[in-house]
Amino acid sequence: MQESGEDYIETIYLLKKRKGLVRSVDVAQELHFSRPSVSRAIGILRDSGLVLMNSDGGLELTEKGMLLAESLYEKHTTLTRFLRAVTRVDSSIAEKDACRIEHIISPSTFEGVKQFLREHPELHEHLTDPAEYHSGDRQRTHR
Amino acid sequence: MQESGEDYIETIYLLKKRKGLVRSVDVAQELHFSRPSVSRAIGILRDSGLVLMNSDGGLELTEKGMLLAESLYEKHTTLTRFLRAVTRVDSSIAEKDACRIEHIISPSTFEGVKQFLREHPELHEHLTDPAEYHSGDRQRTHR
DNA sequence: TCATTAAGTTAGCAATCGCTAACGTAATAA
DNA sequence: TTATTACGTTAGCGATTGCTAACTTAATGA
Repeated sequence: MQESGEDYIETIYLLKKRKGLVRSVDVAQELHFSRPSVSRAIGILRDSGLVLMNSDGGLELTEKGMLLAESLYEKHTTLTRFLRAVTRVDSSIAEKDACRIEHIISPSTFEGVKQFLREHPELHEHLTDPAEYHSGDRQRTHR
Repeated sequence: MQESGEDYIETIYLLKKRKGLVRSVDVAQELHFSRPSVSRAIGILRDSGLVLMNSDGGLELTEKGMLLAESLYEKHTTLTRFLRAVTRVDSSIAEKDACRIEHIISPSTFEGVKQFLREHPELHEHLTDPAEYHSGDRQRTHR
């Protein structure tokens, strides 16, 4: 499983949460990728047993895909909170960094991060809600 | 500049610090890459004005390459200290994670990390020295 | 009905970055 | 002196992952 695959899985999970029906074209818009790029990626994820596409083009995560997505989502939100708590950077920046780190952090380091947040609630309990996913992309006009 | 290029630059800097004369073959051994892979990479770094190779095969960082290497090295050591301080993971794990994160962390988040370490000396002043670079690779027999 | 649009797919290109095979050259050793 | 070894390089493979062009099919609408 490559990082790019994880991004696709996470995006499907996120859009599902946000709007319900998720098609390839929605993923393409969210990630600023072309439809063919998404089409191929979905094919690979389907072959890996992570995603299903039903007759109307709607994408569904399999149980395996859902487990992966939930784990990625937890990493994403936790790391965003952690970075904001520790570094006081803007939500959008913390979000962007978390989005990269979530793919490479080791399990034990991530456990340590969670433990740290539990032990230091004073560092983050007053923070406002994190930025929405990919909000930094909104102004972009092309890619 | 890609992540892989940064790894080469950092490795040259590190080996220079450790042994003095650095040739392509030393870089290959350190990174567990083949000699041709290193040869090509050095060619690219040379074209980018970051590295020079003198007649005996010795590699030198240009001023530009040295500045980049120093910035990467600072990120590497700082992030390793930070991860150890915050998560209490082994040096080798912190090192490995730092080695990935150093390529992707945003400048402002890194500034925040440094600020955090300054403000919380109690979290890390008692830690033992970090693991040596790439020490986790030592047991590996092939790649 | 017929044209347009939307969405997915196929085919094929390009960049990155690892690899092996094989070559040239210089130093080392028998 | 000749064979071996070390090291750099060239040529070319293959996976990943983005892209555009162009096709199919289904829905929309004049």
